[in-house]
Amino acid sequence: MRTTTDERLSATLRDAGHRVTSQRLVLYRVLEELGRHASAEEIARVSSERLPGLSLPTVYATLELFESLGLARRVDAGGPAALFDPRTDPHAHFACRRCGTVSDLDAAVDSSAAERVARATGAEPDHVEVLLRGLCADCRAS
Amino acid sequence: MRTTTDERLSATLRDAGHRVTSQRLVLYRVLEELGRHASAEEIARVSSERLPGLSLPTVYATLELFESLGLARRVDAGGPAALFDPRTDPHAHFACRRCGTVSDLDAAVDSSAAERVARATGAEPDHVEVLLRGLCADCRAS
DNA sequence: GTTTTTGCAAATGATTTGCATGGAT
DNA sequence: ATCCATGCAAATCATTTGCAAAAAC
Repeated sequence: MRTTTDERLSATLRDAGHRVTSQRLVLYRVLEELGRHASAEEIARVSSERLPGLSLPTVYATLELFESLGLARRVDAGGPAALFDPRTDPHAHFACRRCGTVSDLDAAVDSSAAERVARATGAEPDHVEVLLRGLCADCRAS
Repeated sequence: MRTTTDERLSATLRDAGHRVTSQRLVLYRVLEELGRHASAEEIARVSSERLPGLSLPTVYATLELFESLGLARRVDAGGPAALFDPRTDPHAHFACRRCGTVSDLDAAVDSSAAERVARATGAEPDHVEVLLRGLCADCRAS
């Protein structure tokens, strides 16, 4: 539902005092349609087809904005480029040491003990990132 | 025990078919003495005092070697520079969104479900990295 | 009209690479 | 003597920054 998606983003932006721009709408649509983590460069490439002239700095600024609004997560999976994930529900990632591929792991991870320890130091954690590393099926075969 | 540390590294290197060099010995000592995660640049700075002329490319190559030998862990905590951690026992990290400080969290995290899901795909995970993000005590105050 | 956002170009900064020399085996 | 490891310089590449023009409010 393209319209609904646009409206949801518009409302979120306005509520936070930000402006609604075509760049933000397109980037949010692309992120949602991808449905999976992608690098800024990949997101920019797809989005540029719909909005020629879109620049990388804008993509980075917008994705950072989305993260601050809770609309996306930035995931550092060890590769050179960071990934941006439209899934905001807690889930783990698996990154292959050999080929670098990153995949979702739909499994619960109990980090409550770690959160408790963090809070005991006076910190306020708002997010948990769980990353498993190793060899993926394809790389194990070769 | 400096001698013991050196011998442990020497044995590990030889077993894996690598050579024992003064750079590797110094870097391993520094890493152990620090006892906490540090950036390559920081490790290089400290190590250079003991081994003038030590180059950054060597530091990176050596830390990567240590990781492949299971002597250190590379941790991507979101900041621009990766961290290298001499602690190889499982533990979580907390990274402050504001100031970027990374601290250890000594708490157990049960990731067995995620590991099981990963193995079900044919992958072979060998490591789990748990990163909590939020505001540290100092940054919450200001 | 005013303020935010964008695009461009350039800067930054971590990490890697190519290659000749030095060092470990 | 052989081959691996190092240092240097330069390349690479993701990400950020400064600033003038364009767009949203």
